[in-house]
Amino acid sequence: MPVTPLPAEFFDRHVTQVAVELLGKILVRRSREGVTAGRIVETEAYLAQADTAAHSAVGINRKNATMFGAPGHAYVYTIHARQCFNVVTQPRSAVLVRALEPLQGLDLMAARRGTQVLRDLCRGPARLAEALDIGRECDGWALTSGRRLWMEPGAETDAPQRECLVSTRIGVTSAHKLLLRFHTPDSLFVSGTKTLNTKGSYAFSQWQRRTKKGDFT
DNA sequence: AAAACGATCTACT
DNA sequence: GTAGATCGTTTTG
Repeated sequence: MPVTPLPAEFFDRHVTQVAVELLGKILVRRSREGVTAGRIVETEAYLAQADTAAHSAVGINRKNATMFGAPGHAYVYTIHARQCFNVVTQPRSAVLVRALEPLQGLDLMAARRGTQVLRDLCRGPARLAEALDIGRECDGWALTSGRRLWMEPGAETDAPQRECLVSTRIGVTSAHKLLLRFHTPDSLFVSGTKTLNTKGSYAFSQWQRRTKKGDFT
């Protein structure tokens, strides 16, 4: 099968649009050890404007410089001694990939994670980064070359896709009221509590109607 | 030099 | 549900 990564144009759109459309796409990592891949089931958007939780909000520095660059590049940061993977969309904005449904290279993921529990392999941003061996050295990589790290369209399905759900972001301490977390309904591989993912979430169409123009609360 | 701070995770009630 | 671990980076004295 030829590798057909999502092109740069896919990422060169508003960050919330990309965050939603990434649900169902496949994140693939090819390393010396082998190929690992999973279906994206949870994302968060970090805005270029009016979002104090975005790393770009403090201005450019050595760690966050990738966020100020071209769309379609990996932005990897360290927190609590762990790594988290984002993709840059329009400048100063990025999508944090928070959870995957593991699809390929399960044994390799399990070895890297130190657990056999399928649900624990990629549920949470630092967990999926560890499972796919995405480290700080991946920061700034272009995701469009299809060499070591890229995104692919999801498998075609006959079943009509249910719309995604929207909630507040997890773990952020500022701008915590913004509704910028998106997840696939009923997936076992989404992080967060059951309450947040059901009662605490809105239907996408409802959110879209509320979100007239730049108001993401 | 010490303390505080996270876009987190795990283990344990 | 929540306390504690974790560690690189930034802030404070």
